[in-house]
Amino acid sequence: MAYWLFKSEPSSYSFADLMAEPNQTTGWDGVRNYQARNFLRDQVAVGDGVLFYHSNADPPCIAGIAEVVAQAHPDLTAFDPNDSHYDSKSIRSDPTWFQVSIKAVRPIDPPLGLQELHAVAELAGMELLRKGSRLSIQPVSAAQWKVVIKLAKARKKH
DNA sequence: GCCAACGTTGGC
DNA sequence: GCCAACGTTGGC
Repeated sequence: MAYWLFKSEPSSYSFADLMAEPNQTTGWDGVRNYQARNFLRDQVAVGDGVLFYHSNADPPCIAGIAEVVAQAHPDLTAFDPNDSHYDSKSIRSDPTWFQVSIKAVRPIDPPLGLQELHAVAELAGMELLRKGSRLSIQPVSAAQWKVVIKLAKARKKH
Protein backbone atom coordinates (compact mmCIF):
# COMPACT_ATOMS: atom_id res chain seq x y z
CA MET A 1 0.00 0.00 0.00
CA ALA A 2 1.45 3.29 -1.12
CA TYR A 3 0.26 6.86 -1.26
CA TRP A 4 0.26 9.48 -3.98
CA LEU A 5 -0.68 13.02 -4.80
CA PHE A 6 -2.35 13.67 -8.16
CA LYS A 7 -2.56 17.21 -9.51
CA SER A 8 -5.36 18.63 -11.58
CA GLU A 9 -6.41 22.11 -12.53
CA PRO A 10 -9.97 22.38 -11.24
CA SER A 11 -10.93 24.49 -14.25
CA SER A 12 -10.35 21.40 -16.37
CA TYR A 13 -11.17 18.65 -13.86
CA SER A 14 -11.99 19.11 -10.18
CA PHE A 15 -12.65 16.80 -7.26
CA ALA A 16 -16.32 17.73 -7.59
CA ASP A 17 -16.16 16.46 -11.18
CA LEU A 18 -14.82 13.16 -9.89
CA MET A 19 -17.63 12.97 -7.32
CA ALA A 20 -20.13 13.51 -10.12
CA GLU A 21 -18.82 10.61 -12.24
CA PRO A 22 -20.76 7.34 -12.45
CA ASN A 23 -19.42 5.29 -9.52
CA GLN A 24 -17.26 8.38 -8.64
CA THR A 25 -14.57 6.83 -10.84
CA THR A 26 -12.47 8.12 -13.70
CA GLY A 27 -9.44 7.19 -15.78
CA TRP A 28 -6.53 9.49 -14.95
CA ASP A 29 -5.59 10.19 -18.55
CA GLY A 30 -3.62 13.00 -20.15
CA VAL A 31 -0.38 12.61 -18.17
CA ARG A 32 2.45 13.50 -20.59
CA ASN A 33 5.52 13.62 -18.40
CA TYR A 34 7.88 10.66 -18.24
CA GLN A 35 8.58 10.73 -14.53
CA ALA A 36 4.87 10.87 -13.76
CA ARG A 37 4.24 8.19 -16.39
CA ASN A 38 6.76 5.89 -14.75
CA PHE A 39 5.01 6.18 -11.41
CA LEU A 40 1.64 5.47 -13.02
CA ARG A 41 2.92 2.56 -15.07
CA ASP A 42 5.26 0.91 -12.59
CA GLN A 43 4.29 1.74 -9.05
CA VAL A 44 0.73 2.93 -8.58
CA ALA A 45 -1.31 -0.06 -7.42
CA VAL A 46 -4.94 -0.87 -6.70
CA GLY A 47 -5.82 0.18 -3.18
CA ASP A 48 -3.26 2.97 -3.00
CA GLY A 49 -4.40 6.25 -1.47
CA VAL A 50 -4.52 9.45 -3.52
CA LEU A 51 -4.54 13.08 -2.43
CA PHE A 52 -6.43 15.06 -5.07
CA TYR A 53 -4.68 18.41 -5.48
CA HIS A 54 -6.05 21.49 -7.21
CA SER A 55 -3.24 23.36 -8.96
CA ASN A 56 -3.67 26.80 -10.51
CA ALA A 57 -6.57 27.27 -8.15
CA ASP A 58 -7.43 30.02 -5.70
CA PRO A 59 -6.19 28.88 -3.34
CA PRO A 60 -4.20 25.87 -4.53
CA CYS A 61 -5.30 23.04 -2.23
CA ILE A 62 -5.83 19.38 -1.47
CA ALA A 63 -9.51 19.07 -2.21
CA GLY A 64 -10.23 15.42 -1.56
CA ILE A 65 -9.19 11.83 -0.96
CA ALA A 66 -9.40 9.13 -3.62
CA GLU A 67 -8.21 5.58 -4.09
CA VAL A 68 -6.74 3.66 -6.99
CA VAL A 69 -9.25 1.17 -8.41
CA ALA A 70 -7.47 0.03 -11.60
CA GLN A 71 -3.78 -0.34 -12.30
CA ALA A 72 -1.96 0.99 -15.34
CA HIS A 73 -3.57 0.58 -18.74
CA PRO A 74 -2.88 2.45 -21.99
CA ASP A 75 -4.06 6.05 -22.15
CA LEU A 76 -6.19 6.00 -25.28
CA THR A 77 -6.37 9.79 -25.57
CA ALA A 78 -2.80 9.61 -26.91
CA PHE A 79 -4.16 7.92 -30.07
CA ASP A 80 -6.96 10.39 -30.73
CA PRO A 81 -5.91 13.19 -33.11
CA ASN A 82 -8.84 15.27 -31.88
CA ASP A 83 -7.79 15.04 -28.25
CA SER A 84 -5.67 17.80 -26.76
CA HIS A 85 -3.31 15.14 -25.36
CA TYR A 86 -2.79 13.44 -28.73
CA ASP A 87 0.74 12.12 -29.26
CA SER A 88 1.51 11.10 -32.83
CA LYS A 89 4.65 9.27 -31.70
CA SER A 90 2.77 6.86 -29.44
CA ILE A 91 1.57 3.69 -31.17
CA ARG A 92 -1.08 1.24 -30.07
CA SER A 93 1.22 -1.78 -30.22
CA ASP A 94 3.69 -0.09 -27.89
CA PRO A 95 1.94 2.70 -25.97
CA THR A 96 4.00 5.48 -24.46
CA TRP A 97 1.35 6.82 -22.09
CA PHE A 98 -0.59 5.07 -19.35
CA GLN A 99 -3.40 5.85 -16.97
CA VAL A 100 -4.79 4.36 -13.79
CA SER A 101 -8.36 4.69 -12.57
CA ILE A 102 -9.26 6.39 -9.32
CA LYS A 103 -12.41 6.59 -7.26
CA ALA A 104 -13.41 9.42 -4.93
CA VAL A 105 -13.41 8.52 -1.25
CA ARG A 106 -14.44 11.84 0.30
CA PRO A 107 -13.98 15.55 -0.22
CA ILE A 108 -11.98 17.69 2.19
CA ASP A 109 -14.24 20.60 2.97
CA PRO A 110 -13.00 23.20 3.28
CA PRO A 111 -9.95 22.05 1.34
CA LEU A 112 -6.42 22.11 2.78
CA GLY A 113 -4.82 25.22 1.31
CA LEU A 114 -1.21 25.25 0.20
CA GLN A 115 -0.35 28.00 2.70
CA GLU A 116 -1.77 25.93 5.48
CA LEU A 117 0.24 22.89 4.41
CA HIS A 118 3.43 24.95 4.33
CA ALA A 119 2.80 25.80 7.97
CA VAL A 120 2.76 22.15 9.07
CA ALA A 121 6.21 21.15 10.33
CA GLU A 122 5.71 17.41 9.71
CA LEU A 123 5.09 18.06 6.02
CA ALA A 124 8.28 20.04 5.46
CA GLY A 125 9.77 17.34 3.22
CA MET A 126 6.73 16.88 1.02
CA GLU A 127 7.44 17.01 -2.72
CA LEU A 128 4.42 19.27 -3.23
CA LEU A 129 5.96 21.88 -0.97
CA ARG A 130 9.37 21.89 -2.61
CA LYS A 131 10.12 25.08 -4.52
CA GLY A 132 9.82 24.48 -8.23
CA SER A 133 7.98 21.18 -7.81
CA ARG A 134 6.00 20.47 -10.98
CA LEU A 135 5.54 16.73 -10.92
CA SER A 136 1.87 15.89 -11.45
CA ILE A 137 2.04 12.40 -9.92
CA GLN A 138 3.99 12.45 -6.67
CA PRO A 139 4.75 9.82 -4.06
CA VAL A 140 3.56 10.66 -0.54
CA SER A 141 5.14 8.93 2.45
CA ALA A 142 3.03 7.00 4.94
CA ALA A 143 3.93 9.56 7.60
CA GLN A 144 2.91 12.47 5.37
CA TRP A 145 -0.32 10.71 4.44
CA LYS A 146 -1.17 10.22 8.10
CA VAL A 147 -0.64 13.90 8.84
CA VAL A 148 -2.78 15.04 5.90
CA ILE A 149 -5.60 12.65 6.81
CA LYS A 150 -5.51 13.93 10.37
CA LEU A 151 -5.78 17.52 9.12
CA ALA A 152 -8.63 16.50 6.84
CA LYS A 153 -10.52 14.82 9.68
CA ALA A 154 -10.16 17.93 11.83
CA ARG A 155 -12.25 19.70 9.17
CA LYS A 156 -15.32 17.81 10.20
CA LYS A 157 -15.78 19.54 13.54
CA HIS A 158 -18.22 22.29 12.94
C1' DG B 1 -0.18 38.63 -16.25
C1' DC B 2 4.47 37.76 -14.46
C1' DC B 3 8.16 34.91 -14.04
C1' DA B 4 11.06 31.17 -11.78
C1' DA B 5 11.75 26.50 -12.29
C1' DC B 6 11.73 22.76 -14.91
C1' DG B 7 11.33 19.47 -19.13
C1' DT B 8 12.03 18.82 -24.04
C1' DT B 9 13.97 19.66 -28.50
C1' DG B 10 17.36 19.98 -31.82
C1' DG B 11 21.69 21.97 -33.84
C1' DC B 12 26.27 21.14 -33.47
C1' DG C 1 26.72 14.59 -25.27
C1' DC C 2 26.35 19.58 -24.61
C1' DC C 3 23.52 23.29 -24.07
C1' DA C 4 20.71 27.25 -25.87
C1' DA C 5 16.21 28.02 -27.13
C1' DC C 6 11.79 27.13 -26.37
C1' DG C 7 7.44 25.46 -24.16
C1' DT C 8 4.97 24.37 -19.89
C1' DT C 9 3.74 24.49 -15.04
C1' DG C 10 1.97 26.72 -11.33
C1' DG C 11 2.37 30.02 -7.34
C1' DC C 12 1.75 34.58 -6.72
